[in-house]
Amino acid sequence: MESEKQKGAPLPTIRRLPSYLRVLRRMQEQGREFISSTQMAEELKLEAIQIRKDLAVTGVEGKCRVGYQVPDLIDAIESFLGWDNLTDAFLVGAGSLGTALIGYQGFEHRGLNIVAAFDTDPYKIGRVIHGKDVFPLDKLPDLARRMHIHMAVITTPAAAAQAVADLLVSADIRAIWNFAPTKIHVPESVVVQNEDLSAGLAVLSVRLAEVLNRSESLEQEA
Amino acid sequence: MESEKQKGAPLPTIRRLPSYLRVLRRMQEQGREFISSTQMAEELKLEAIQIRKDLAVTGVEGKCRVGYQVPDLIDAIESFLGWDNLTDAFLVGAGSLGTALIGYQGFEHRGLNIVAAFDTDPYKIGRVIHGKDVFPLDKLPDLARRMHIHMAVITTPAAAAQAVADLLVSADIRAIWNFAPTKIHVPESVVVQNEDLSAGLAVLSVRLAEVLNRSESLEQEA
DNA sequence: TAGATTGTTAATCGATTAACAATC
DNA sequence: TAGATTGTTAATCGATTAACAATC
Repeated sequence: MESEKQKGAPLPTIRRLPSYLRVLRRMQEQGREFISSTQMAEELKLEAIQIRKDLAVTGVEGKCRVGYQVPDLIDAIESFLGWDNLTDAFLVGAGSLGTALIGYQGFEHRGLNIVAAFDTDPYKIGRVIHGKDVFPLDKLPDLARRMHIHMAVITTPAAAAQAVADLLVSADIRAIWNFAPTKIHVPESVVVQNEDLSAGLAVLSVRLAEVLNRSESLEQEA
Repeated sequence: MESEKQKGAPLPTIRRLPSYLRVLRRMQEQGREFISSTQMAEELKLEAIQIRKDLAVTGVEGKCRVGYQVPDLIDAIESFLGWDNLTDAFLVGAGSLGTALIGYQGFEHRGLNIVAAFDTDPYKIGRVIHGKDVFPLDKLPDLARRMHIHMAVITTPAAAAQAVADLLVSADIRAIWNFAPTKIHVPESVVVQNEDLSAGLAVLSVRLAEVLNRSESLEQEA
């Protein structure tokens, strides 16, 4: 079954699929009909064999000598990710990051539709951000049920995140995309994706120190 | 030597260190002197043994029966990540995401100091965002050299990112934190950290489909 | 002492990479 | 056909986890 296949897909594979989708969409705009794993590998600085392995989870088969049919592959990846249908979502925390995410056009092509924002700040409540209303947080459970929303984005400060998560769980939200810099605890039936920006910054910091050290020692040698 | 140790640290370990730091700082605020790997594991829903392995890269040693000394560990992680000194950085692309990052207070505790922003949009140039000037992009190379900046954040649209990266490389920038949803190509001597938000969204989408399927089949059984 | 904890060494697990047959 | 490409099967690599001795 398809659902089993999806469940079995390695996490790193799932994380790479959106980058394949970006390349494919660019190819489609250019009117390209086929693309090989070799060409995608070049573009993304990955190994061709890794791309073929990844694409295998979608079920599409490439053609020898020509590669994969671009529109087929786009459809297959979108369907695998569930991005062929928009999922409505609420956003909690209408600060600067929340505002940025509400305004991000790209989510339309990534299956996400932020329909409203919530905050506790009286100054923000009632405002309209990028066309979306900001409601008081305590209206969320009622609205979530009436609008059949089961996805939410948290862009609050860390201190507020757990209480917000609890409220979301009580409102039958099933998936939380958490940008607050803290780990939130939820029941097993709810999925959380923690987006920890400082993890990436940590990697960058360590690698910058490495290249700076390297060029310093080169200077000393010279 | 320390630099060798850092080079050898596994990437997943480096990515987890900031979350340890957050827990430790909260402990310090509460006046806690020691914390064990077991306690941190509970907090972060990780395995204690993994935390001990991770912390080993910083060189700190825990004490049997009590765990790690909180202030020591904070210092060690900060120093390992190079977060004990602020690195000045430029930000390119003063859109909504750029604005959010400029305003994010947390970078002060993560070794990053965004000192100025750059854009090509005449409407944005000359404005001040969260206290930081927005300069025309073509002034960047000159300013980077005069201010000895070697880190930059890209928050432009995908279409502009590669040209911006080329400009940054020509301005002797050595580390790039790229939020534009595209892979940028730079020489080996420059490090790039791509922050691909859609990767996280992909994982969330697939896992949401799984839990929804699961609850559906439970309903059918009932 | 007993028991909680650390840190090392070894085993397991999972992802990436390599080798290669099959295909057009 | 020759050659480029896919996709399978096996090997390698690296990270996580388990087992356990050492410590206080």
